[in-house]
Amino acid sequence: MTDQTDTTPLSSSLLAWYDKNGRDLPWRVRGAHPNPYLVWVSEIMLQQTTVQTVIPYFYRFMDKFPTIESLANADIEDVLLMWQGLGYYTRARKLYECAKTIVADYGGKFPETYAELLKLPGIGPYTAASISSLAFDKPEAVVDGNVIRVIARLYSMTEPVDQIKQEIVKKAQQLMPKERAADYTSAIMDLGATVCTPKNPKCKSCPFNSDCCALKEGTVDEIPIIVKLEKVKKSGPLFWIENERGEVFIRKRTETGLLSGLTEFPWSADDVSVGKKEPEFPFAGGWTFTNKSVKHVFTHIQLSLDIYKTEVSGKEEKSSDFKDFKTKTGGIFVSKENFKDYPFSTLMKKVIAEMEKPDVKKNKKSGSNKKTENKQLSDF
DNA sequence: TACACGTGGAT
DNA sequence: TATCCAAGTGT
Repeated sequence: MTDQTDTTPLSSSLLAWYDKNGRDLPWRVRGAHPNPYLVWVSEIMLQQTTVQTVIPYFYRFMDKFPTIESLANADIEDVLLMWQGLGYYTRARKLYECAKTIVADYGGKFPETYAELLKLPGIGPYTAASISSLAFDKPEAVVDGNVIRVIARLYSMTEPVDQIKQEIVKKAQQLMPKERAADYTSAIMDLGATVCTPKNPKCKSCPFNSDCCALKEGTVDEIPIIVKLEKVKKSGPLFWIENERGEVFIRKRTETGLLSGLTEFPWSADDVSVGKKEPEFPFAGGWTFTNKSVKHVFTHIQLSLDIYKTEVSGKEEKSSDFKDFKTKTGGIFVSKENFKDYPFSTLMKKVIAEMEKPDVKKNKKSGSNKKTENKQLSDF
């Protein structure tokens, strides 16, 4: 961490570029004193998430939880409600844990050093460095996707990123100047986000263009090398269960794993390579296929769910078959009007939207009906 | 060390 | 339409 130099020609040209081209964002106004709470919340939201997506969530979150104390004293359910649709829900859980820790163990004041920040829930090497530099102006170099791209190109590093991460971290720290750490951190990320972009980088307006090895060698478009994982395809049934009052059966997912802690309708899915199976209904009843299905793509799974529906009569609701199911899955019936009180994933929002549509007795794959509808609408 | 973990926008 | 990929962390 003592590797950084006084201002180098590279870092001063980057700072000069930032003074002219840097962006003001809701959590970081240039020239204003940073608020560590805003910096922290924004950094967590921005993990693997675009600025454009984060901005409306950030405003809503700050409206609801304006201080770290208000967050620490909240219910986790309300935190998840604010996070619904943002993805990577473990972030919300860790954010909440972290707020409680900071209020309880640090008197509500953020620690300022990389080492202390790194101990906190949900704060890894990137976020520890970003809070330390952005909020407290300490010369800790951040290494995120932007910085990896800028540095890998600057030094024409052609090995897969996973293998050269440590080398990149070292070079990032060497570039970090002792002065203006917060501005420098903002600058290198803004550069990656707006100039040294993955596709169609604007090398002509880059402050590093006379030093960039990849530009000299014509390899900018091939760097960095990122090895990606294959998505597994899964499919299965989703069970839409209504009672006599038109309430729908929902349940809460476990605290870990996929969509942890969110609300869902019961569903299951298997790897399609095993072959498509007939659905195993969770209890006996008048199940019908709705002719509806939802598709959703996660980071690592390509999912398709067929929606099956049944209505449980008051008598059936009291049957041991249904009671066993209810005990096993741990859910309740709620009215559709009350869905807003539960955190649903985007996947489940798709299911709700699909079930709100009028029934269509057609083969979805034909697509011809949709075109007809559009035509009729535009004709009016 | 790999892999799990969401989502929406750009191309 | 398919693929990429965005201010990563936890295990």
